[in-house]
Amino acid sequence: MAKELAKAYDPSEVEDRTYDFWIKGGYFHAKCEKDKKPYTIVMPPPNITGQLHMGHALDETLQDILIRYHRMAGYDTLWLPGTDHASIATEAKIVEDMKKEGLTKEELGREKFLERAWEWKNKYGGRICGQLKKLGSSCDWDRERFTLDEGCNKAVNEVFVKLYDKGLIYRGERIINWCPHCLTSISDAEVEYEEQQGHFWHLRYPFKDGSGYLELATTRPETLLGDTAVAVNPDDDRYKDIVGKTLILPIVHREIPVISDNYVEMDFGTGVVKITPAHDPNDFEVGLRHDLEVINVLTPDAKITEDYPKYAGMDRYEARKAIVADLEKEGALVEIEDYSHNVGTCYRCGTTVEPRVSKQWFVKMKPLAGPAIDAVKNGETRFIPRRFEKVYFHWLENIRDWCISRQLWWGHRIPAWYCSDCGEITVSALEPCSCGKCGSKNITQDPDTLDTWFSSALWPFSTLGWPENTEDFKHYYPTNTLVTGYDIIPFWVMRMMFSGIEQTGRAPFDTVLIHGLVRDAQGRKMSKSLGNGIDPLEIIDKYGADALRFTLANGNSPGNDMRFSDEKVEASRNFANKLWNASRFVHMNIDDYDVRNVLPADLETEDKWIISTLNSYTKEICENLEKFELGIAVQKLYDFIWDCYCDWYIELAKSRLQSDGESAQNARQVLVWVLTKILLLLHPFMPFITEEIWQSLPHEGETIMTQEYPQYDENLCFPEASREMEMVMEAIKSIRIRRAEMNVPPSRKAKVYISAKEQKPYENGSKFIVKLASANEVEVGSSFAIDGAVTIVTADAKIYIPMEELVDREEELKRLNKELQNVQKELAMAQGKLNNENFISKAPKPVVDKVKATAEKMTEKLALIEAAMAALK
RNA sequence: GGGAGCAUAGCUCAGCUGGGAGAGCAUCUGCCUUACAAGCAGAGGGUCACAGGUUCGAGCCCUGUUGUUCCCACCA
Repeated sequence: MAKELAKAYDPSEVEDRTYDFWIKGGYFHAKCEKDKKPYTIVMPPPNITGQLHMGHALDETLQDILIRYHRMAGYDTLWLPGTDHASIATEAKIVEDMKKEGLTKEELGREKFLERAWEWKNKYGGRICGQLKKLGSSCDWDRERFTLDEGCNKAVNEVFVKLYDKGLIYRGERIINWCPHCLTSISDAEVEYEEQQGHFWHLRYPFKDGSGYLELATTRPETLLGDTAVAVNPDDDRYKDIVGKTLILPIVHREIPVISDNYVEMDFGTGVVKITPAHDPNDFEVGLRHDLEVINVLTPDAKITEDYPKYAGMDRYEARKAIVADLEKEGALVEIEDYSHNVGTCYRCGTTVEPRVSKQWFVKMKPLAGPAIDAVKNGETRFIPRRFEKVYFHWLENIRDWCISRQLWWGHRIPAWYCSDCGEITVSALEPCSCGKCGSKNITQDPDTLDTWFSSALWPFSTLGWPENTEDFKHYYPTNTLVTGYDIIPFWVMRMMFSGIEQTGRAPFDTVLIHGLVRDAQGRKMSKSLGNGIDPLEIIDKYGADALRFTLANGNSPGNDMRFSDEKVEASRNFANKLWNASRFVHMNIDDYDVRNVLPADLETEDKWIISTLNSYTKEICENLEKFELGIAVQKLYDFIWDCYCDWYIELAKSRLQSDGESAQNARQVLVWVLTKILLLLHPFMPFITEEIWQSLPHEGETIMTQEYPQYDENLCFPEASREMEMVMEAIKSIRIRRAEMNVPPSRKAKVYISAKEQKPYENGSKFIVKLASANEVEVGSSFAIDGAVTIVTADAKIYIPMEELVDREEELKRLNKELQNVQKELAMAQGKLNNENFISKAPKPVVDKVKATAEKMTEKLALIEAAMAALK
């Protein structure tokens, strides 16, 4: 790497080169070192159909920060990457592609279709990984996995068979959510409800005996074709006498009974509900209880079946119109009311889902949910922030059986074979050659595949080689941290939990770090339909990956959404540039000398101050990293680098650097040493720039990635020197403030008199006051009598600057008076507390001491100000 | 209907287990002080949504109210 640093930081020049360097070095590869404590994250696998979006960028950045930190902190660190086959999304994509060529799935056939799908996967599936690399993700690409690869398939079959044998997987005819566009069943979690404007059609069904009508209302008149009963509440006195009577279903003219069921709410509408077991989940349940016929009136693509010739082939909405018109003709329509209600839609394509009765495979959830709840209740796994545990519990406590079969081809095929001779189902991890019961060879495999989430649920252990007891599995499982957004707790987190516990006996991770959504600058969700998505790759091109990562990490607190804006990235880019230029400054001063990257034996006050300050910041940064408060950690780092190192220490060091001798050499060493610590601390957040600079400085080792993360060190505490340095810094700041108030340009130098009880710190610091507070001379003494000077009072000193021509006595008095009032106020407050016996007795000692100290300081300051005012008069 | 989050400077947000409010951006002032104008030195600006309560002390804890966002449920 170049030792000479370019004038301004150019990430595009650095990033790809650095990533290649890391890859070639094999630094991301986990070596399964038994003597080290493992730290493992399995990456939430992005869909192969996906493009990197801001949500990924945030997720990956947080993981990479944790991974890089732990790697430097001495763990055997594994970050396992991979991709998800995303059955519905991918299949839809392939079908769409084929459509352009005028082909359908059925025409092509299963085998050819899968060939195509794999081709597509091989061509585009790696795209997202390339994009992850752009971010600097330090994952172990040697261990990259795919949810549909051979190993995962083996795990899937193993789990399916085990659950089936335990009776936890069963096949049954149930009402499930059906997407008429994707032509497959979907699980409850995959249904999204949205409020839609609709209508309420009030209808009347005549009694068979001609004794009048029963009025009811529906939002879906077309399902009337499948009505097999009308229900009322058993406690409803209005309808007590009609239960058991027979109605004539309008249009269809089928006879249907009036039944009573608790499901019906008496005070909603007329208290009468039409029951369509085939097309409504609640009605289905009612149908089971009353043994009603299930009449399916819709085809898979939601058209009316051939059984109703008049409407056959119409889609559900056309049919609705036609049926309403016919109802009106028959006099069965009473009125149409506007009505807004929630409608379930497919989370992939947005089509309104159709409840549909069909034979599907299910996972029995109750026995699996219990242990998964317990694992979080007993602390084996914790969520950060804790409040998401409630979401998790809520889902598991109210869970219904999971429909896992999908009428798709792209996915793990269900390992079940049906015997056409005896009808037995053979479930087996390996393909059987004959029926398990009768031995017949006439067996055919179930055509369906499994829900994508079935394989994702096994991800934390299938990727480590399970069901084999591999070295990786033994060493890295259970994993440590799962980083993911709160939106997929029900889809994924929950399912990994119960799968991990059921299959391995242990929860798959100890911590679930939940992050929020990245929204646009106006706070809207980024979405394709709004077109407000921001492409992370464009941001990287423009500002660099480090700037993007910094932006995503900075100020982001667990579980909270964040807004993304260019201004924020700009600020991050500026920060990177600041660090770059500080490094250039250091180079300017060390390149012509032989500078070792160690602390010198003799430290000056300012050295001790920066080292001590760095040390306490290091402590806080590490503590926050351990607590997963990455945003706070990076904020502290920012403050230290910009304010402490750049704005103060570099400035303080300048005068020494201009001299020649031991003191200058010591300053160089401290500059390099502190900068190196900064780079190490910052590396997890901004990996590229830190590596680039680190390489250019005196160092040992191949890469910053594997250096030891800085830790708090008791030997680096210099409280006394820090206190003295801060006294001088306060003097400098207050002189600057006064001068700025009076609009004195820096070029106008002035002598500064400092009177103080403790003079030594100011004597030692006078060179800094000269340099940083526009003084040409500093005199320190116990007291001065100077006429017509600007007077400044700090906590420890009184400062005079004779600039008579600029001093307006009136103004000075006014200003001092204002300050006097402030001090009096503060003093009064402190004394108020000290006079409060309750405070003295109940507040902790350090707090009381602090208030006492403040009171003393303020008393002294008050005297100083009064003296200054007297001198002016 | 149930649950959760948020409400802090003009804007975007920090503020971890309660000790008297911070950052970035924006605004204003003065600086090319040879690392950096993507910069430096300063300034202004907040009864921390509202009302109660607990406490010696509350932005932080409790109760309620209002506004806002989200999740779940689904009364046809």
